[in-house]
Amino acid sequence: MSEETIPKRKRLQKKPLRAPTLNDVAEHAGVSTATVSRYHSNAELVGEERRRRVEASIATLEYIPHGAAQALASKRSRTIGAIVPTLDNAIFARGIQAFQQRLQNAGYTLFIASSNYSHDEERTQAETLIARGVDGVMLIGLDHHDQLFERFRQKQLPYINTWSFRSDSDHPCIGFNNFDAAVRLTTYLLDIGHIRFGIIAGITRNNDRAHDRLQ
DNA sequence: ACGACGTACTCACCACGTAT
DNA sequence: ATACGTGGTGAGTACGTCGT
Repeated sequence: MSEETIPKRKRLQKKPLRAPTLNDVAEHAGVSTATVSRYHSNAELVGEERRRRVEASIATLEYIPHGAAQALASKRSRTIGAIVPTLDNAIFARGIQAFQQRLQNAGYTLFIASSNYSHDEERTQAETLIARGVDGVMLIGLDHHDQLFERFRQKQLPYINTWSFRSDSDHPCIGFNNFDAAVRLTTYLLDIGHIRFGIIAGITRNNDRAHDRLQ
């Protein structure tokens, strides 16, 4: 029977060569799946003899843990979402780079999305990140739609506002006070004798950073 | 009592089989 | 054709067992 004449359902039943699983490693090493799992999360919890056997089996089978299965079982994806206003502004690049480095060191992967300075787009991107099962979300600035925060609360999803800081903010935030920074800058210019100012400001709609500096 | 280890269950989703 | 139930997927983990 040629490939074309095999009914579709039959063809789907043909199993492809699959990658080695945790079960294969356990079987090969002569230990339980729990022992292999423990070895992965904290090898010191496994006795030396079994640890060596697991190590050898992993090397022999060239086993790589299945990320989706890990997320399924642990209910943690070890991914963090970041929604930035735009990817077309280098100002966010260094921060994102540093953020991704810290996440990598902690064993997390970063998903980046862009809102184009739109609350609606930001909420859409947040829904996508939630659907992807991210373990937390980083936002830029303090100015976000209330329903976005409500959604995070519903999903019990940790989030943090960055780039801006207000001690009286209702939401966790880290950054600096743009208003105070602009006051200090202006005061300095006044102190050295300047009296007339022009300002080239960024987008202020849905952007508390630029708005506060302009104020 | 405690460390090492295994069993059984869990998760969300999909393919597939069966009943209507 | 559609709806529904079942089993399989891969790994984490709560809990129980065993040996020292």
